[in-house]
Amino acid sequence: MGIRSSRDVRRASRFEVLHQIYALGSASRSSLASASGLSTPTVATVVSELLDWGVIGEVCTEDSGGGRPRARLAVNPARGFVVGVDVSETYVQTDVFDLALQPRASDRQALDTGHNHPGDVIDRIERGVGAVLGTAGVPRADVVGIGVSVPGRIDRAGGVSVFAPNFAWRQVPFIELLSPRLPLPLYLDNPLKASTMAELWFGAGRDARDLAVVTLGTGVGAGFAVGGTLVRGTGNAAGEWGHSTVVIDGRPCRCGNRGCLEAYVGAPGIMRQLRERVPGSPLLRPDSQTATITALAEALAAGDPVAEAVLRQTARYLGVGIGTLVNMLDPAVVVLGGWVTALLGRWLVPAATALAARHTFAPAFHSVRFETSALTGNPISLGAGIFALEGFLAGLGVSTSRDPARHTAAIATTTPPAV
Amino acid sequence: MGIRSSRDVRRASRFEVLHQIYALGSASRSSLASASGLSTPTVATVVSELLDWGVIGEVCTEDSGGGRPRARLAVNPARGFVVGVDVSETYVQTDVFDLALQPRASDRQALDTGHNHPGDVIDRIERGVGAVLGTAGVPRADVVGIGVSVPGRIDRAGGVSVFAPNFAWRQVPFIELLSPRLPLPLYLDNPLKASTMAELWFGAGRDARDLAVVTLGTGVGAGFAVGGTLVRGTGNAAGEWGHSTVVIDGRPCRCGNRGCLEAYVGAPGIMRQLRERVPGSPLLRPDSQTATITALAEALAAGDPVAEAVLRQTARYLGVGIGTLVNMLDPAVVVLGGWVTALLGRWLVPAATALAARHTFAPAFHSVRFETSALTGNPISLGAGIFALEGFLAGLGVSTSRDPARHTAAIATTTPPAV
DNA sequence: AGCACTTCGTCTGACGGTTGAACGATGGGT
DNA sequence: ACCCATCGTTCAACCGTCAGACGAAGTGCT
Repeated sequence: MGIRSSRDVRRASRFEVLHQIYALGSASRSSLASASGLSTPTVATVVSELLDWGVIGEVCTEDSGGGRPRARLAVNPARGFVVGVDVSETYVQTDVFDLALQPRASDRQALDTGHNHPGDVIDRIERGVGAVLGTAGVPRADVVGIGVSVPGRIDRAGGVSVFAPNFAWRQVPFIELLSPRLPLPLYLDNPLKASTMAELWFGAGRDARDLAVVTLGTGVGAGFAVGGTLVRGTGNAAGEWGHSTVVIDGRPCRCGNRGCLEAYVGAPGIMRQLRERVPGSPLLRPDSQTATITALAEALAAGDPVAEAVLRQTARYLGVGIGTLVNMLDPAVVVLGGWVTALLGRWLVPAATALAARHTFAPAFHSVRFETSALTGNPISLGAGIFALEGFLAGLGVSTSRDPARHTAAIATTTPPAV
Repeated sequence: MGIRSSRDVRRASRFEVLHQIYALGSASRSSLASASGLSTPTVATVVSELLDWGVIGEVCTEDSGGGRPRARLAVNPARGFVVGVDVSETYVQTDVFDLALQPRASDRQALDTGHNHPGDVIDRIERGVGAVLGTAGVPRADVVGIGVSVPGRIDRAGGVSVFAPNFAWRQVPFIELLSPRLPLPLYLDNPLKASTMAELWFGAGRDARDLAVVTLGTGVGAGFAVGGTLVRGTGNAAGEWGHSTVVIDGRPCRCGNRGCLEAYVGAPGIMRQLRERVPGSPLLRPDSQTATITALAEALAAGDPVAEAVLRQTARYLGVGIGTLVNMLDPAVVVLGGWVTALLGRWLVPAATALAARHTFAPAFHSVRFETSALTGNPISLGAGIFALEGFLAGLGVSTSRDPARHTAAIATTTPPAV
């Protein structure tokens, strides 16, 4: 059980108030009270705590129509900075955000297939962090934490990449390797969890508590929230929706199995569909997934029948996968994101969701809403930054708590702060 | 947010302590403290509350090896009774349980396809309740609640069967119809939720917090628990795993779609596999699913090759479905139950779980455990009884709570207690 | 200016909870 | 008779939320 003493009540209230401030951008005390369901005295207490810590500030007062003016509260961006790192198969993207999670600087370093040993990745992260801090003019001491997203299964407590099939990593003690190079609080998780977190804080999660976040890119996966909480599963492996079977004895997937959804609707799967249909198609750029999918999008815009056939086929498989997801979890919203969605979503999302109706138990389907992710920027590095932010916020309450470690939302593997 | 005041803390503590008593059967105060993680004074307070209400009692004292003897606490069975009703497609089973959820009497009334209008079902429930109370000698005034499980999607708050494809029901105000006939607190939900609840209280849920409960019968479905809490979804429609697509453009399913898992591994689906393989098979009893599946089990025991082929095929599809489920939620345990599992589980469970490995992302698969349900009796009527029990327990705390309705675990639609 | 009114925010006391530490209860062993 | 182990209770310290009273800070009207 999670609730233990009145301290947990305060923790929940504090989180709720702060979450509302992030979701709303800025708010007065009384609007926070009504949004969070807490009483005004409670909100006032929590707010004064947060003000004391410098996490939020009163930015202005505004007219209230004949009464005492409202004081608008907002996150104090200068209080500190978080870094979010998205390690993908082809690049390492690093972003630095202020405490209000507004991006301050971004860096992207290429990662080719020949250079994806843990050491290569760590080099790029170190360089990326150096670059963004330099560009943004953020002193290292002001960084309150770094979140890193690495594909595959992650052991968060140990900071270990248990299994990353695309890098052929097994049991890589990632944080242990990174920690000496970046002596700051570090948080490790995977892109599915990160992008779900981003939607939960700034996207569809602002009004829905049960949601599914589908990511379509080179890899395919999903993240789930139930009751506003990220579903992790026993081994933090929940969300491997992309490796559910859509065709029995179908195409081989790089995970080692056959017929996985990812093998059909991931970028390489879409390329393969194109290749099988028109082997020498001019849309095909064998050396670049992005270029091919971009070409496909252009062809769709021009009404090319081959592109339309490929899209229909992709939508067909995606519809099956989405149907399964909706059947099982009955979310309020399904958010579609990822770079393939960004390029093809205009055609793919309506087609796939329409077809999903044929694969969903009717009553569940009618209550679900489909959305294309409205987040700007990279949701994965943002989500990774949110992990760091959560760790920082959890750490703030520590001083008053008897056993803080037991309650921290994110588990930090930190090096001692002083040398 | 769920946590609001210190009352919620007490509610959680009370629930935790009581849940432990149910799971352990009986326990001393100090063992409850260590099992629940609460301090001994807190446990003592909660226990004395429960003793005051008569919900539990001190059953005996036992030697503690040279110290003050332990007082063993157990649920007081005579405090009241709950009724659980399982409305299936072919019968209405009614059980009465004492407060310790031990069965006292059971009744089963046939329900044939010609008589499944709401009125027919309600007649049988009324008769069933009368029968079990009579057999067990339980006066109606001692019944603290009745839980009813009806297949399909349920609106719990309204007590409405929103959609039950097998009965062709739509928007049937079930509780409203039942309430005048059985003026007691009534709780409505579906069999997937009920059997998951039963596992959560008395089965695999006693040690695992994240679990999936698969039910194989005429219909096929699953229930999920995340962090010890039943996943309901936005419209209480989570768990329709049986209607996820395993074969694109496959067999028609009675839900109206094609290629649903249920169409392959539900009893009618298994029968169809047998029929397609050997049209005039002696194992086939066209008029009875149960008889056919029983015959299949006997043939498997005898090493019949046709039966083995049918089983392999069924296991194949089931493996796909289980793989999807494990991929998405990464549960600690997958429990398989339902009457088809009871008859064929000995062969089907090992075969399907072995095949599931081919449809699961490797790291998730290795941490999951598969179990055949170890519950005795009908888990659905038991689960329905648990809904009633939860409602009763939630109601006990009412007198001290400002706004009890907001917090009740199950939502009761009751008629006024007095005439 | 004075006053009524409106709205935002704070203060206070009542109430409900958990918990460590001291203590009482209850047995066995010597 | 005395010590010791173990179970359970009492008590005071501490930490929460919240309703209601009250203070603060404006507008609009006279």
